Amino acid sequence: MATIQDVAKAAKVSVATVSRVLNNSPSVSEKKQQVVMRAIQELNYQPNLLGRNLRRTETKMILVLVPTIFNTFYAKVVKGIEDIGNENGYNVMLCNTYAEKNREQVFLKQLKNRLVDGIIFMATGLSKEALNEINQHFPIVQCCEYIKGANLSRISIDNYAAAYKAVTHLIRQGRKRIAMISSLNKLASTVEREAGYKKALENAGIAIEPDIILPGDYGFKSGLRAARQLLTKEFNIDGIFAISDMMAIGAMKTIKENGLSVPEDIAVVGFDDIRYTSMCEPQLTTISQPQYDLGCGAMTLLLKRIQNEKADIEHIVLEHELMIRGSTVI
Amino acid sequence: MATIQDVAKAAKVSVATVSRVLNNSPSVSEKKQQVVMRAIQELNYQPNLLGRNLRRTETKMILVLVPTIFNTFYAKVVKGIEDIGNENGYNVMLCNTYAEKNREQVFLKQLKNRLVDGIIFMATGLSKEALNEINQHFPIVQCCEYIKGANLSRISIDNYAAAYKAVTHLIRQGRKRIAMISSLNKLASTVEREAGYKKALENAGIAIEPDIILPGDYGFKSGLRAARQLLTKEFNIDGIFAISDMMAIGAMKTIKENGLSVPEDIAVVGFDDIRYTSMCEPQLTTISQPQYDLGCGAMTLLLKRIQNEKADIEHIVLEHELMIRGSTVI
DNA sequence: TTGTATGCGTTATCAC
DNA sequence: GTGATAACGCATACAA
Repeated sequence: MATIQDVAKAAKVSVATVSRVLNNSPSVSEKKQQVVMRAIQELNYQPNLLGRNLRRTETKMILVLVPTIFNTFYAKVVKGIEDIGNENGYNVMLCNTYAEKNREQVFLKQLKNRLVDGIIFMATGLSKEALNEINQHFPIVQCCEYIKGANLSRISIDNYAAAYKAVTHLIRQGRKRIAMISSLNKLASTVEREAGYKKALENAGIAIEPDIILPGDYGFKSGLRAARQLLTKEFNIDGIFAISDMMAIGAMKTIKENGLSVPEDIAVVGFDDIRYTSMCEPQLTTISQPQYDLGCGAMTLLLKRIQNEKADIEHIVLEHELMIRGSTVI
Repeated sequence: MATIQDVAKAAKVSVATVSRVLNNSPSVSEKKQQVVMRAIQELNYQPNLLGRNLRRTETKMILVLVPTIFNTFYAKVVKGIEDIGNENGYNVMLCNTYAEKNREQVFLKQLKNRLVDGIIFMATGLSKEALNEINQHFPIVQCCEYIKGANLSRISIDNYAAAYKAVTHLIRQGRKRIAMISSLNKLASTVEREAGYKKALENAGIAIEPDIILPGDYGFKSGLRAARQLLTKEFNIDGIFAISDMMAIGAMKTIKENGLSVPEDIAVVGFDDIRYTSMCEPQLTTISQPQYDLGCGAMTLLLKRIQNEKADIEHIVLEHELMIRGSTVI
C-alpha cells in the first residue's frame, strides 16, 4: 500500500509538495503538479486519512443514533440529516441502539475517542446530567425525541399541541369516550402527548378516565393488545388516540376482527404519518411531522456546534399537521 | 483534552506504561497500575483512537451499505451483522446509498482511506470488474443481493428455487393465469426469480405470457400501478407473484378496490416476509428469507476476509421458506 | 515555489 | 517491570 512517501520518491519531490497537491494548495507549479498526479495514478495511491485526521483532529464523520431502523419514521429524518451533512462535507452514518444503554455508550465512545465529529440523538436513555456533561466537551444535538431540561440544542415538534389537536378532532367528530394508547416510558414526547390528550378532554368537559389510558411499546402487536383490552371490558369507547401509527394500525385490526368498524363504531388517530398509514383500510388519520425538515434542522444545529463550541443553545420547534383520513371521518 | 503524555506526567511514569495499562498488558505492577488508573480518572482522559488506529492500521469499524432503510427487510439482516460484529469487537455502521453510484463511491472511499476495516454490500451498482479490483485490496462481502460473476464471498438464498416454489404453490392452488410483478433492474435476484417463475409455469404446461410480466420498483405504489394494468386489460389473471412484499400488498389493495377479492378471485404471493405481511387483510403468503442468519453469515465471511487476506472465496446459500397465509388459500 | 523538520497521540521495539 | 524512543501517515510552520 503506497504512502505519501512513496509518491514523493516516485515524483522526485518532497512529501510536502505531494501533500500540497492532495489538498490542492495554490502554491505549487503546474509542472510539479502534473508529475505528482502521475505518480499518484501510477502507484494507485490512496491517502490514509487516519494520518490526516490525527493531524487535523477531525474526521468529517457524524453518527446518527436511532433506536432501530425497524421504525420507518426515521428514514426521512435521516435523509434530511444526510443531505445537509453531505453538502458540508460530512459523511453520515447510522447506528442502531435498540434502546440499550450500553450500545449507546459504545457509540458515544467513538465520539469521545475522536473517531467521529458529532452525534445526533434520535432518542436517548441518558440522563440530562449525562447529556450536559457530554455536551460540554463534544458536539451533540437532539432530534425529534429529547430529554427535558438537558442544556443542549434540539429540534422537534410541539407534541403537546399535536396531541391536543388530534384529540380535539375526535371530539369534533362527536366522539365522547376516547381512549389513549400511550407508553410507560418517560420521554418528553410521551408526557406531552398525554398532557395534550387530557387538556383536550378537559376543555370539552369530558372526564378523564385513567382506565382507558393504556401503555404500549409503539409496535403493531402492542396496538392489537391494547385494543383487545379496551374492547373486552365494558368501556364502550368510540375513539382511540395512539402515540404511534403502528399501534393505531394494530388497534384498527383488532376492532375489525371484533366485528366493529372504523370509523363508524370507533374512530382511530395515530402519530407520525409513516408510509403504512395510507396502505391500510381505512387510511389512518394521524399527526404528520415534517421529518425531512427535522433532519435538516438537526444537522444544521450540529454543524453550528461543531464549528463553534460556544454556539448558542437552540430549541427549535417545527410545525406539525393533522392528516385527516378515513379512520376518523365517515 | 488530556493526552497519554499528560497521564504519564501526572502518574510519574512513562507513556509506555500508561499504554500498557490501557491495553491491560500483564507485565505491569499492581502499584503502577493503580497510580495510572487514578491519573486517568482525575484527568478524565479519553484515549484518542486516531493515534491508535494509525499505529495499528485498523479501526474496528465496518460499514453496511444498504440501498435505503425505508425498506424494512434489511433491519433483521443488519441485526445479525451487528451481533456477530460486536462479539468480535467491531462497531457496525449503516450507510444509505439510495442506489446512487456516487454515494456508494463516497463510502467506498472510507474503506480505501483506511477509515473502516471492511464493507458489506446489501446491493451494489458496481460492476463485477470493479468489485474484483476492490476485493483484491480491501475486505468486502456481498449479502442477499449480489453481482453474478464477481469473485468475492457472498451469502444469499437460492432465488431461483424460491420463485419456483412460490409459483408452484399458486399452480397447486388451481391458478392458471399467473402474472409476475418484477423489476427492470438486472440484479441477480431479479433474473433468478424470473427464471424460477418461468420454469414453474413451463413445468406445469402453462404458456409464458410476456404481457403479464410487469416491472415495478419494489415499492407499494408500483404494486398498485402494476395491478391496475393487469386488471384493466383483459388478461383475466387469477394469480400474482411479486418480487417484493410491498408490491404484493399494493396489488392486493388494487384488487380489493376493484371489487375483486383475494384470494378467491386472485391469489397473491410476495417476497421477503417483512412485518407488514401479517398486518394486511388477508395476510400475505410470501417467501421468508432467514434475514438474521444472512446477516450473521455475511459478517462471519467479512471477518475471515479481514483476518486473512487470502481467505477462500465462499458462496453460501441459505434455506428459504414459503410462508402460506390467507392471500393464497381460501 | 519548494523542502526540511516537527508534531498529531498512539503502540511497539528495544534496552535496561 | 519499566522507560526511551522510533515508528504510523500526514499536514504545516518555517526556511530557503
